[in-house]
Amino acid sequence: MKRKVTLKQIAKELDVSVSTVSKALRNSKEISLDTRSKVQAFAKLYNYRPNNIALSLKNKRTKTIGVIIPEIVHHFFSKVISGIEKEANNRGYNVIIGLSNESFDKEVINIEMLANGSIDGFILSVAKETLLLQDYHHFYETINQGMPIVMFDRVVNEIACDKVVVDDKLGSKKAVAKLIDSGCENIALITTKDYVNVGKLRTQGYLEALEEHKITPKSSLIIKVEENKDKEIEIETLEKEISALLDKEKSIDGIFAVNELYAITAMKIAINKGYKIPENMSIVAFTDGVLSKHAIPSLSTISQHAVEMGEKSATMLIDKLEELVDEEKYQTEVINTTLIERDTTR
Amino acid sequence: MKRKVTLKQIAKELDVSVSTVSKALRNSKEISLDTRSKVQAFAKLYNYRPNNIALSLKNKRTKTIGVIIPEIVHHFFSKVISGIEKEANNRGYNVIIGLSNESFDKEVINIEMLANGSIDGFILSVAKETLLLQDYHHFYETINQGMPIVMFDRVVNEIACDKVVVDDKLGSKKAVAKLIDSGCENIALITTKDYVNVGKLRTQGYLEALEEHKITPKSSLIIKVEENKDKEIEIETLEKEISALLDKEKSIDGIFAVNELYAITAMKIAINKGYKIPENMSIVAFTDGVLSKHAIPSLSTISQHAVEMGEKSATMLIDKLEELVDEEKYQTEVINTTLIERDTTR
DNA sequence: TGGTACTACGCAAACGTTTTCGTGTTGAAA
DNA sequence: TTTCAACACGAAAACGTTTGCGTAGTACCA
Repeated sequence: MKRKVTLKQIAKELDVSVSTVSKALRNSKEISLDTRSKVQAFAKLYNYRPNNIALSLKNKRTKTIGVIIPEIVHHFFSKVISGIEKEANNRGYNVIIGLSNESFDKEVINIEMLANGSIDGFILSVAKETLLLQDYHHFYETINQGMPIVMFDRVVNEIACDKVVVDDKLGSKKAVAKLIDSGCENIALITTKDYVNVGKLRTQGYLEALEEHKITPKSSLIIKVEENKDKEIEIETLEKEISALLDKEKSIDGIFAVNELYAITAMKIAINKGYKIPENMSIVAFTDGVLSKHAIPSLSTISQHAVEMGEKSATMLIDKLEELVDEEKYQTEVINTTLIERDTTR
Repeated sequence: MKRKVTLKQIAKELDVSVSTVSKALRNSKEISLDTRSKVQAFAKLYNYRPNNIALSLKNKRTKTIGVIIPEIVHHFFSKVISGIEKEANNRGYNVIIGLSNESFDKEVINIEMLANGSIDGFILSVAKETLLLQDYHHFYETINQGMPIVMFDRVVNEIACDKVVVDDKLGSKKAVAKLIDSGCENIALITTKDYVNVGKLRTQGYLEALEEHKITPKSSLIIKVEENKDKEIEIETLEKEISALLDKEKSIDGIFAVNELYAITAMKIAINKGYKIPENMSIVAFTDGVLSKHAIPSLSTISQHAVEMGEKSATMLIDKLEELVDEEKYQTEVINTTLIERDTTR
């Protein structure tokens, strides 16, 4: 087992100094052609590669991006990561991942672990618990130390940093408009409690779409789901609520859900109750993922272009790191949404 | 914007030497109580944190694990990652991610990028292209340089390293046995071409299960899917094959598919053709994911315990890194599979 | 007063690089 | 023979730590 070879070892072997070796490898004309080729041949033979850690220490930059997301077993987030990774790799950066599991403490710990020199900047999506507690000291500290942050999807407006978001309101309007245009008159909404920012915005979009089409919203058609760490329980509760809603409000002919799972759950219940989809019940979900695509019938959705979000986030961060862009100027990039029409709409 | 504070700055500020500061912070009794508390107070005030990179260079260990997987937008792999991350974080390690996108070249590049000091060891699942080319030089080089590797799921048998695999054959046997026990007599198999190792093993399990139950396998009931970078095309082709199969072999009353997507595709077609599931057509898939859980009807599957695979992989790697285990001894851990009975089986 | 023994600190090396600056050798010009 | 430039290389600092060892200063004892 031959350990990694260093400049020093090469120097000793060839009986020259470390600096000569370094210069020779970088093809400095300060070194004679003779020595240069000798060193380069030797280095190639022993498969010399400069030690990244030493370079990082010297250059005060690691060429590594820290990404902190609430969870990875989630189609949206893994898509974003693949976008980040793609762009980062193209520009010679590595990606190091931390998971907060929606927990404030884990988010703080992860940030602290990475902020001590391991990375050059963060891309992150804020944990729900953090949003609830509204404690953002770890973000402020990080930024204060001169480490740039790009927030995506779940952002904190009051923090001065670059952001990449989806136009939740407009996306929802598109979805609801589609339902109305295809003839739905009583559209139910399945959303989350208001403290989840995206839930709130999507609800607003729903309301605005109705108003623009001269339909007065009825709060009796809206279900606000209480999120639960245990998704099983959350969904079970939701099932009961949907079932009750459909029993009570017989006129419902359309459902807009703020995520795939809620939509699928609703669809399952509607089918059980004998509704024909999309003939007398249309469904659209926010967030496009595998579930929607492969559901039977396949679900019409609002796609958030997650990969693009990731790419854009990485671009913004790296541009800032490489000072291609004004350090003090923060931008908020809005990613477009697209309506993907599948089999749950007419 | 206050930059990160270093030992040197603290030393200068308090008019002592760097070593004194370092020792004081580590509470060495070599330093007077007086100085110690002074230094510690100052460090706390300025929120001093040792620079990870400097520590890595000095200690020759980064406390970071490199993970290379074929793709991240994949339920199985993201589950494994969450397992790795959990165990790694518990033991004070970070996780850095590389995606090969099933490409040999990207796999090599990723490994080379990370192997130069950035990480202490690898956890990886081999890209399909690499398996096809059978070019494993990058793995050998890495191991030769003294960097441990743990392979999971898609492993290369001939390489001497730790491995974590699923018992594909046994899992498949369980699935097929379930179908037979519930009364199926003509069970179709949807699998991949044989060069994908897991496809091959799962096919073997299917065959063995049939034989053990005195059923002679019929090759006319087996579809071997040619994988395609473009999943859309792959699935479209598959749809035609399944449709043709069901038209030709009317006696089929059970389907075993080597992954969720194949199973869902088959189910969709069967439903369209008027089969009642599970009354006159049962389906089981290998690999448990969101699709199976939320399909309508929900799909019975063989769960691979992906999180456990990740945890186990991380445990094995870290044990080796921390020399809790013999460096030269390589183990292969086999993770159990479980049959999850849902609504596509009787 | 001289010797001993702590105490409390500083120096310097080391990890692997890159880069600036200094220096010895050569050859040619004066 | 002297002078000077060009050439080819080495020494050392720097990045931020940790740690073994050396050493002032003090106190105590004989």
